[in-house]
Amino acid sequence: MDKFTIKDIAKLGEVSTATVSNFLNGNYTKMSVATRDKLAGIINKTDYHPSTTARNLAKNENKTIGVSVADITNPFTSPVISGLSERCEAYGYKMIFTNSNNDEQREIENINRLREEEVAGFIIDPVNPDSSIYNQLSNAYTVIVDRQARRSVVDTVVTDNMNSVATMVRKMVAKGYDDLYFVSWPLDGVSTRLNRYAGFKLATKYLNDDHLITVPYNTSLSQGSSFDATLDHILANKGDKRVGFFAMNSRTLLQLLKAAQRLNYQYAEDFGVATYEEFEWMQLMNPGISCVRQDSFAIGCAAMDRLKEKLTTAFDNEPAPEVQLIPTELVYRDSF
Amino acid sequence: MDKFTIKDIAKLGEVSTATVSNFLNGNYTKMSVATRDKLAGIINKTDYHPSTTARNLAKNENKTIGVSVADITNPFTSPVISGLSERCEAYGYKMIFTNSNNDEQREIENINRLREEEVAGFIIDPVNPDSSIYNQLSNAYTVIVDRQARRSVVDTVVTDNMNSVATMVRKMVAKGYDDLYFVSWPLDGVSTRLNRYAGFKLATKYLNDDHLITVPYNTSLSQGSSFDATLDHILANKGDKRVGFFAMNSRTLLQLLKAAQRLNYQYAEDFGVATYEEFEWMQLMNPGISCVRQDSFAIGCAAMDRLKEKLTTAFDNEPAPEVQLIPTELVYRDSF
DNA sequence: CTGTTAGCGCTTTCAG
DNA sequence: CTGAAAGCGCTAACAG
Repeated sequence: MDKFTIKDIAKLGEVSTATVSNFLNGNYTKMSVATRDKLAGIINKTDYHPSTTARNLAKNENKTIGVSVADITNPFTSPVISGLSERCEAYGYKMIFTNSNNDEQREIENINRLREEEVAGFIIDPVNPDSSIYNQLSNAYTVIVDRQARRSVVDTVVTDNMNSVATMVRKMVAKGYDDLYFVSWPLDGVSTRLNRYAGFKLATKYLNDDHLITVPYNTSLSQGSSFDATLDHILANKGDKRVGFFAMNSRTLLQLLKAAQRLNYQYAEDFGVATYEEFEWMQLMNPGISCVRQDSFAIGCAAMDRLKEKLTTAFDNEPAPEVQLIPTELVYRDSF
Repeated sequence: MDKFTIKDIAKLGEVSTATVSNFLNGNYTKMSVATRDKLAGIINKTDYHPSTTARNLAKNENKTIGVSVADITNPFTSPVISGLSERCEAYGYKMIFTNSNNDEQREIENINRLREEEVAGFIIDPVNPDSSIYNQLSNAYTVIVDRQARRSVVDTVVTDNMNSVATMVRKMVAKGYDDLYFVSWPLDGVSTRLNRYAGFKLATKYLNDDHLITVPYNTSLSQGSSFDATLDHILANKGDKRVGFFAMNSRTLLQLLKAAQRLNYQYAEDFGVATYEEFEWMQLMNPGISCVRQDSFAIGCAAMDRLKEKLTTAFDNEPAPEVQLIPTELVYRDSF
């Protein structure tokens, strides 16, 4: 690679480095068009590129933002990154990327590395949004995506879990489903689950948790499981009621559908169903599954927009954290 | 953020900046254990972090690699990035990330931006591996992943497309399938498609392209499409022949399966099928779909390994490009 | 309009 | 074992 510095091209142009610097920064008013053209020519010829490192040091600024994602493998993550990178580019920021692989410790290391890098801001898809590490990050230059802390300490952008579910479930109610159940992993204080369930209760107006069915996280159920039993119980005794299920995400939907298959119930006929999240394979199902389609790309965009906004305003003191809700798209098919 | 510099902590420690620097770089032999401990204490207390920017400038090195991916949205990409980031971390590199969104022009801009950033090396998942932009990048510090140029100019790591497909299709042949078809997006000179198809021809020994079925890229087919027509034609007139399809990737598989569904053909009974790529949902299909499981994570790892290797060896002149094939895993289920 | 010069925060000889 | 000082490549007053 060329080892041209600003000095070299100053020498070639027979001007001072200051003039070259001005040229590089577009301060054309400070030089004759003659030297301006000359410089332009030289720089073109030599394929000279100023060192961003030196520039950053001199200006004491760093147009890069650090991003830490909980799990790059999660299909939710890619579109978020896509949105981020689009906006980064638009705003002239580079993004340095780290993956925590769902490991809190690693996330902490990543964040620290990013701090040493002196990034201008942070975008974080947190492993655990309630972790105390986020307290060390000022809300003046960080935003969190996807998961929401119980008590947010920094700006957060998430999908509108509650209202999406409420809308979908209301649709079920309107269609005459009068015995509805929310199928979920244990709530465990996880914001996404809690908010989706809140939407369910909002729509159904159930006052207690009798209609919450919990399936274990990350274990595959089989015949005779207690889940199968409750499912069978509900469906066998439904009488005139129309029963419907809302699955909190695609994995719980899968559990539900497989159990129903084992018990020989058919959806749309024996029960209605809808789910959060959409995946390719749902298109293959017949009838099609109604679902809540999350706009992860928009989350990425919104997060970066917010960050950019914060980065370009001078705060007297740290702004109060806000949470921004990104709307979803409801896809109605024939599963209820 | 703290505005501590090396001077501040030198002052606090009543030593020179040189000593602090030595401490920071682990040159403990150059100081008494007394000052060493003192410094350790101070740095801990003050939460001082040296500026990477200044350090990079002073040492004239930059432990970051630039990555440009063709399309972050492609499910293939995430595991690659995962592998990259894992290895980057292990080797002490940061990675600055750019997405080209399948746009050649944008890719060029991204690469140029990365050059200005003075990254130590490049990992590129190219939009078009035959683009001339890659000629500007020395093979001494770049490696390409996923797509292979007709005539590679830099090291490339790809999955072993041809042999994987050949092996899978041979298995179909061995099972008695004697009328096989390759379902693909238009080949369009794309190396992955060409190589997979080459594997198919290798196994089937077909000499012409009569058994290549092309589906349009990124458009969803419906009843009455010409694809439906050819499919129906093949299946309706198969007579005693056993027909099998190999789908070039999961999206074409989906097209195939959906069309078959529309036409009321069942796989494993009316035809056999296998595919490149594996996704979660394939495990739930009944019967299970035989597939070629690509190890994208390994690609990421291998790419970074190779880059690191190059970055730490001094070349007299640019090394000759090599292509590294990452083996796949064949998963046999009951779809043929 | 152009040049001089003092930094930015750290590294690295070279003396002591 | 420790410090002084000269850079790394660029920017930004400030003079001229």
